[in-house]
Amino acid sequence: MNSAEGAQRRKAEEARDRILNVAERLFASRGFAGVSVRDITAEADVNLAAVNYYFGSKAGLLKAVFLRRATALNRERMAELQAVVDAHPSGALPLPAVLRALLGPPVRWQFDPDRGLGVFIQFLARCQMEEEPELRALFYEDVEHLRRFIPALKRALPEMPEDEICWGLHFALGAMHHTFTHLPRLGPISQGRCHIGNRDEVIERMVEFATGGFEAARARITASAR
Amino acid sequence: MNSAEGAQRRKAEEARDRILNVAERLFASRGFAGVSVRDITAEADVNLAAVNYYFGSKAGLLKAVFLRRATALNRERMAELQAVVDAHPSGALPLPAVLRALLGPPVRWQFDPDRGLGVFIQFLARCQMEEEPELRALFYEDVEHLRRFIPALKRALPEMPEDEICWGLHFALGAMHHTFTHLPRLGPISQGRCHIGNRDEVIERMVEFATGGFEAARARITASAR
DNA sequence: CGATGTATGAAACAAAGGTTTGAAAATATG
DNA sequence: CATATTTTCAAACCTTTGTTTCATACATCG
Repeated sequence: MNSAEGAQRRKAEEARDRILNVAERLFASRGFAGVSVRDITAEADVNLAAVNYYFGSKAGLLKAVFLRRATALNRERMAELQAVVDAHPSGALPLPAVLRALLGPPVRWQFDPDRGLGVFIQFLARCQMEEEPELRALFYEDVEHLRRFIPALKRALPEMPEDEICWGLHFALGAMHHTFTHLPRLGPISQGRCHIGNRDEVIERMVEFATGGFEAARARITASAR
Repeated sequence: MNSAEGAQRRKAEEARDRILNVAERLFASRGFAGVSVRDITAEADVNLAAVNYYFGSKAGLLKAVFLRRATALNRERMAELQAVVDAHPSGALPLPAVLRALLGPPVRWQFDPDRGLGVFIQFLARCQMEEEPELRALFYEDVEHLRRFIPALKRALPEMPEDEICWGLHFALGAMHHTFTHLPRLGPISQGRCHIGNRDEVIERMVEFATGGFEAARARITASAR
């Protein structure tokens, strides 16, 4: 089994990956309960039993779809955040740079040319609403990494209490997720009025909006403190 | 049939409303596909056939849940927006007031003491992701009313192109919806660090964040125009 | 009261759901 | 090549699903 994993292993991974890719896409657009195992196996062109064979159950497949990419996204965010911290060993961090580390990686994934990572981002937005208990547990663990942004934001906004920072973080993530869930059909509101532009334009637009939101809170706080 | 609609009609409406209330709550937390007609009829304490009797089908029930309150929410938003316009017949509109008309009503509903309206707001957040075609159609119609905010925002931010205003509107709505979907379990990120406070505090927080976001874009535009 | 239209009830239906099974096929190992 | 292991397949199983049916109870009205 050690030498030349061979065509067996390779072909298996092909089937496994086909299932994961299809499931990711279908879960993203219809939710967990809205997709049947038969939907998945039909589109992935594998036997009905394959899902249970590889992942134990439909819920196991959901977890696998999540785990396949979640850590990679976290790592990317964290690396970018660390780069900001390293570039400013002392003193205040530049707020836009911190927010870019938060919002940039998901947007870049969303705009991934071969759409593989982009689907995952929309899958993530769906996961936030799913009730499947095991997935919720994974999600909570995963969301832990976002808390590392709080100390960084504190260094960017020294005057602001943690309380306020959490709200801002919340709003910023909301603006981002909402954009992703509506990007495909952007937009019901704007009816084409809303020029999407390229990847980096979107990132900068989001960073700008979030920065402005934080700065407004900062202004209120410093004003009332004086 | 005209005089004294009587106990028959009254009792019928009781059953109908019980179904609507339970369905609203269950759809809000588990989504359309995640709830069975039996789940609903059991909790509403009515016969299984009642859903088809009153609403034709499960999908019909979904539509009914939506329609029951959607127009009322729109009216509230529109009335508040109109009040802002009336108070400033000419010249620039105050941006925070416009955003308060957008964000205030949903937040007030969310904090509705008897939770009836609050559930609907979370139901709405769910609806954005549902694929049920008839509901999508209703949703698009309904979302039309939000476009009336665009001219108002233009009057609040005369320098900004419509393009930019749509993005801001998008981000603001996202921050709001995200907050609602996470309010119950607020927060996985903040772990209790995030003080919710009362209704009006939340509104002001959101309005402040959104205002800041818009102002940041305005600042960029006026700077580059000069 | 008798007739009519409405609401509820229990049961049944067919379709679709997730999962299991056991044999066949394919691949790796010695 | 022979054996062991992994992967595929078709079929079946049992549960749950949305919907329908038809009989019964009920209130309303002539």
